[in-house]
Amino acid sequence: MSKKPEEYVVDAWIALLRAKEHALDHVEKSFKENGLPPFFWYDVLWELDKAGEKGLRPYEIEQGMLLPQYGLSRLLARMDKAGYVERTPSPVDGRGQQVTITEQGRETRQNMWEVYSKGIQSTVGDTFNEEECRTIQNLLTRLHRQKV
Amino acid sequence: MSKKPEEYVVDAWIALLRAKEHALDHVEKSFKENGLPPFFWYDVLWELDKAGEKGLRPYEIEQGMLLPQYGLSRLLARMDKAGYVERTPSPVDGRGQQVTITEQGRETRQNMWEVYSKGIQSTVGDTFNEEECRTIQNLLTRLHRQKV
DNA sequence: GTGTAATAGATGCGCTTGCATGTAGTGTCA
DNA sequence: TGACACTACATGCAAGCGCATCTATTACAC
Repeated sequence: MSKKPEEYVVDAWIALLRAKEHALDHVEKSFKENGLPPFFWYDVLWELDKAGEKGLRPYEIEQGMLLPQYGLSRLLARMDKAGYVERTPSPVDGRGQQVTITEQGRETRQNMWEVYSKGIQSTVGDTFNEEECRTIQNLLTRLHRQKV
Repeated sequence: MSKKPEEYVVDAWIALLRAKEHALDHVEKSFKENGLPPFFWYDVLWELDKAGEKGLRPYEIEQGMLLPQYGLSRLLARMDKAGYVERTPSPVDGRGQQVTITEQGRETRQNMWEVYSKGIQSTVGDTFNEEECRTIQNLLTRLHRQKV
């Protein structure tokens, strides 16, 4: 493994990079235009929304999220300040805290989804048919299923 | 257009995001481990290397690059400081400058490519066969060919 | 228990970024 | 040639980030 890549490999790589940049830029811009918080906030709010009243510990949110520990720590501080989440000391672990979403946080996530889903539809949805979507998903999922 | 996305659309979107993050993180990490500059530098060095002795104007580099004007301006300043590029006043436009790659810049680009190509191979190349690569390229290229 | 290692999370520092704006040179139209 | 818009690039400021490190607590070994 790890010989020099063939040209078609590089082409696929470039297509992947550009596609994601392009699509994500579009969504980020939409968020901004609508006065909504940046992209990463959505994922956190969504995790917390799913978790419900009991909330989550920061280290639980961190799993599967592509943020380093200190990044999440500061993100939560900002979200707290914005009134979207609440942080209370964990009852079971003196080092930790429970993070729960607030009503305002839930509303904001909903607002973000309105914009986000439009972005997904106008990029991916309006470009590919169902079969193509499934092909993309099947293929690309292989990339992050493995340890590289 | 722009109705709510179907589930398979969202799945494809998520796969796209994660795949790119995952693969790019891997490459960025490799650069760092090898004491090389970050990812974006590669693209700029590559453009300049291709351009040869006559170099490029910053606004020419900016085209097709996913950096804002001020981002490129400061990136070039850093690359200049690092000794990878030279900036001289443009002979034909008093407002502008010509940017050329230095020998050291060329070497660094080469070193980056050694690492970069291994990353591409070990993510995309070792995961997909030729047909799959072409499928990915054909599909994803549609995403940024269009105005969204 | 006591000492040591590991874990949860926060934070100081320096660098990078985004946003808005600044500066200087060019083009254009009368 | 002079006024005015436009383009090329730089930059001050505030916010964000990576890196290393810190504090507080828990877990584990003996």
